[in-house]
Amino acid sequence: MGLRVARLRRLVLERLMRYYRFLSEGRGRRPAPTVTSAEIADALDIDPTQVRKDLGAIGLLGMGRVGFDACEICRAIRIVLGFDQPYHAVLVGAGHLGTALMAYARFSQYGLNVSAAFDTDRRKIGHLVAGRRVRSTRTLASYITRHDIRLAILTTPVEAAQKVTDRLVAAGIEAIWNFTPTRLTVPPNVFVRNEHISLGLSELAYHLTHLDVTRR
Amino acid sequence: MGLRVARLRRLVLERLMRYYRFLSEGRGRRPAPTVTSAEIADALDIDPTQVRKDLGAIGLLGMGRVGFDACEICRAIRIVLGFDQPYHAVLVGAGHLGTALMAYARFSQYGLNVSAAFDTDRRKIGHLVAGRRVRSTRTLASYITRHDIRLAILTTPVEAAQKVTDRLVAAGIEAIWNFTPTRLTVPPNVFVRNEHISLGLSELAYHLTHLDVTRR
DNA sequence: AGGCAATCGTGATGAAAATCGCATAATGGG
DNA sequence: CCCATTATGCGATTTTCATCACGATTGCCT
Repeated sequence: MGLRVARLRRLVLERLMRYYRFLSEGRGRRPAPTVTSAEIADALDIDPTQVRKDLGAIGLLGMGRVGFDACEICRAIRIVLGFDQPYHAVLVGAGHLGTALMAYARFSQYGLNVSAAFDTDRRKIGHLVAGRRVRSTRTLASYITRHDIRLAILTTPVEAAQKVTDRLVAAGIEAIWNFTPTRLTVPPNVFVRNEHISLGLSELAYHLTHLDVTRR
Repeated sequence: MGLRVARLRRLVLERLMRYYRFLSEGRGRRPAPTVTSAEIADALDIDPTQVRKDLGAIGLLGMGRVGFDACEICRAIRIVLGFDQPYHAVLVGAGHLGTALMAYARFSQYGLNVSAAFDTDRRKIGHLVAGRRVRSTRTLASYITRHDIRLAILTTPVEAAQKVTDRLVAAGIEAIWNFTPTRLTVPPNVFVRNEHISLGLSELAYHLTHLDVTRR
């Protein structure tokens, strides 16, 4: 109950995700039903205070010198992040990255069901990719409306990204998980989460070229 | 010349990368050799002041009412981020994601050359993946030392991540691009960049479950 | 039972990042 | 040649995020 959720910020949500993963899989056979903020913090390289603040933000209270009930944390996070209210998604762009994402079965643990894949490549259409039949993007709009699809995973080439996005929006999509290195323009009622992988290269290249041997 | 580089922070580096991509590919046939901070800002959805600060941080000066020299920006960013000093990398874990990354040819534009792939799966070893022969991870250490490999791209399953990391570190790797949802423990002289894709799910799921219709 | 040690909750502090406001400089038109 | 316009540069401010410090609470040990 309770569980006030006052507009959680992105970083908080991401940390909650990490706490959840740690508690549900991460720690080895540690049968303790209770966990301290310090234990989580150590494992995840976060400040213990931060952990307490985050858990407090979703209404969880720890106990005196015992810590938090691990199950209760998991349950609360599942509720807050909505893992127990599964939603359907389509994936557009059945290339290597798209295949990788569909093959990552664990997404269903977090409520995400990828129910179909779409592509424009005739050689792929009709074939199976990661166990799902690839459909033509021409059928995209009707599929979305028919199957109550709320999220689209965008793994097309850059050139096609905005065009596909426009069609997704027109079909009434609610959110887009964008893996293309593009800023998509969408109406304000569509939520976009960008996953710009190649941004990581900037940091890596910078370190490799400048901080050669002299890292602090 | 000049180009003082005083410990640029991660967010600055990532924005520089975005500026670079926008200037080198992004804007359509706009022959203007000069670009204003507002133009960049609009295209990338960033505050114009932020753009000027970032460019100033790498020693670039704009001109009065003209803006910045686009070529000069690109050149400066290439120098700062080290795109012109190529370095070699290996990829460990030739699964779907690994294949996707190797197939993404554009990395070489940013100085990154993936020169070999490794895996433990006997069925993959010896075969070609994205044009590169997959080798046994047993040969990993010797390959790294022999070929002056500085970066490792980690796309193994979670279970193998830390074990592989230890071997990479022992072989003298300088940086790791970690795509596994794990916090790697490494000595302080090894740089790790985490690319935790599934963290995006937290934000997406949260929005889909809570902000159903009522997005501001 | 009573003190000790561990853990929490939270207000205060500090650091980092983003944004604002305005003086300044350069360009182009009249 | 001068002025209005449009950019920049940068100090000041605000906002966000992380950390610290400390009182309060709870279980454990003797």
